[in-house]
Amino acid sequence: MFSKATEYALRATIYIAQRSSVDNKLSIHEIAKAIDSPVSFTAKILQLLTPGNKVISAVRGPKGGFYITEQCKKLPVRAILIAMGESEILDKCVLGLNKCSEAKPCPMHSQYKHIKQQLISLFETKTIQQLAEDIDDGTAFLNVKKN
Amino acid sequence: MFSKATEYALRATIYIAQRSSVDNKLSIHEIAKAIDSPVSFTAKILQLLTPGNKVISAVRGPKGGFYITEQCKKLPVRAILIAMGESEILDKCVLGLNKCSEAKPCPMHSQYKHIKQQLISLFETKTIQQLAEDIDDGTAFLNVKKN
DNA sequence: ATAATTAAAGACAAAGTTATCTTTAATTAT
DNA sequence: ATAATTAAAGATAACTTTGTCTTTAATTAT
Ligand code: FES
Ligand code: FES
Repeated sequence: MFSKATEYALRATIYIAQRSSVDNKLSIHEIAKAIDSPVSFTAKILQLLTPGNKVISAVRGPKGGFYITEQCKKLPVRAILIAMGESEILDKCVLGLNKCSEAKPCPMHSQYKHIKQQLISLFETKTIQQLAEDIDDGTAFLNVKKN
Repeated sequence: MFSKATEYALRATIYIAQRSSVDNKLSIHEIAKAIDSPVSFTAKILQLLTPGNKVISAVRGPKGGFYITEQCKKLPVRAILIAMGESEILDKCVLGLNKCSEAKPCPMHSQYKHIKQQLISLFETKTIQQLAEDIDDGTAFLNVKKN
């Protein structure tokens, strides 16, 4: 559904939301290890989420690292998708027409549109914080290690 | 959602189902033009659907081309996905865990699983023929030309 | 001030996907 | 038989995505 880059962005953000605070910032090494992703690549990706503290925040130097504000924890998942430039995935036509639209629909459209609407509302309503809570609970997981 | 290759495979198959018969085979040129796809690439892709007349059928030589049997028209869309090796897209985890599972779910899973189930049943129940009929009707379209 | 630590920035490499082009094989028509 | 027509097969190129490595800049502690 999403690119590797976006998957890492989602997992990293959730992990940061679960574990960090302004006075307990997380290093990129810890984050990458926790979500089982390549360190340097993950660093690159997080750079898309930090400018203007759009989604997460970063400070350089000793005691530096990544954290997320309480405010940003309340952002919907979609904010991450937008920052990753992968928000338009929900405008894509299943059959690859240039746009999924009512005006010139593909033959999957009439059925797919209902499913699409649910996906959109899922990403609109679920917040970063809510996802992090599920990790806290132990009802959900973020790493990928095969057992 | 799908790769370009799979999108072309879906559109091509639907077009073949709509227009071809055993005594009216379609050339790869006509197909590619109709679905607005690169000719040679589309030819490559259709080679994944022809072996054993799995989804579509092809004959070489003059009066040759592509067609689909009445039997194959009744196949679900999923048959195309399987032939394209993109069926496991429905087993993929939204956050990129190695497997979408109840056993070790990601924090999107509990909500996503219902949507996933609808996608699976859409691809399982919709047949190639049904999609082709929507094109016949003029209620749906297969090409991508920007207007 | 200096050294240490951290993310940011940038150059590059590896792998995968998409696309093109040429040659071959099968079939038909003459 | 020969030529013409069509898809199959194969080689290769262009582009994108994923990933690594090195250098730079910011911040902190000494
Ligand atoms: S037009 Fe194809 S999914 Fe909407
Ligand atoms: S485990 Fe992530 S979507 Fe099912």
